[in-house]
Amino acid sequence: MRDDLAVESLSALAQEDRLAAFRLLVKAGPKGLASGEIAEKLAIAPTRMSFHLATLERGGLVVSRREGRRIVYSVSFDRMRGLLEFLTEDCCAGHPEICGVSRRLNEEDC
Amino acid sequence: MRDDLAVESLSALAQEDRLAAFRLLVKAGPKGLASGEIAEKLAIAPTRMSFHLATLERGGLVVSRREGRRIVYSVSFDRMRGLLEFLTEDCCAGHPEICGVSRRLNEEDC
DNA sequence: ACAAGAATTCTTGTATTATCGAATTATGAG
DNA sequence: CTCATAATTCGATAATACAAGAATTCTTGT
Repeated sequence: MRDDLAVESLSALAQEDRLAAFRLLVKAGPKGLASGEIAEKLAIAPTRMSFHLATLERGGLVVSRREGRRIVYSVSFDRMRGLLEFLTEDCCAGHPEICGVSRRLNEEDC
Repeated sequence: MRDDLAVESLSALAQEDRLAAFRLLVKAGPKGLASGEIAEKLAIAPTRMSFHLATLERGGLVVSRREGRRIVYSVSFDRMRGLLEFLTEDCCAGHPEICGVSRRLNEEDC
């Protein structure tokens, strides 16, 4: 992943409401959630949620599709995995013994 | 990790210069690098580098110590691991089969 | 075609963050 | 003590992001 893409993804996640929305979408899985559903669950104005979801989409972390009159968002797991790998490389590079992320992940079998 | 801490860490990394500085610090390992060294390597004004390093430190991703007349920064691997686990939980929660980060990490034995 | 539902876009105001250079603090050398 | 070095802090300004509401687009049902 290129640096500028990573920066855009990171800054997309670096906001409370967007992080919360992203969480909901992760839990929802591939079937996703409509913009209005997310706004209601998080008690955020629909107009605000639109803005946040657009930011997440620019960051590549979610994708949208129209279903009838609703617009459904879902997580781009590929991109999220890419971001995690990017960060993990930076973290482990040269010092895998210090970071030890993989071991933790292995234990939890996440 | 609490949400607000994660947000602060993420927004600390969500900037090109800081991401580059963080990379250098990861490569440098526990012995770290002085503020001036980083500024020189990245061709960034010392005053700006100070600002960026302070931001990274507020985000908990690096720590600083004085060594003679230099101030040396090094990565907080604990915190970085914490951030990665936080993101991995969000990513995998409910859908480990889709994300598959751990498998990748396992293969690479990072 | 018309009305209502679901989202988004646009506009305006505010707040946070980035950038640059000058001034300031802390340290080591003579 | 005084000087030079290494960083940071402080000003001011510019750029970017956040927030709230009105107006607009797109879709479905009648």
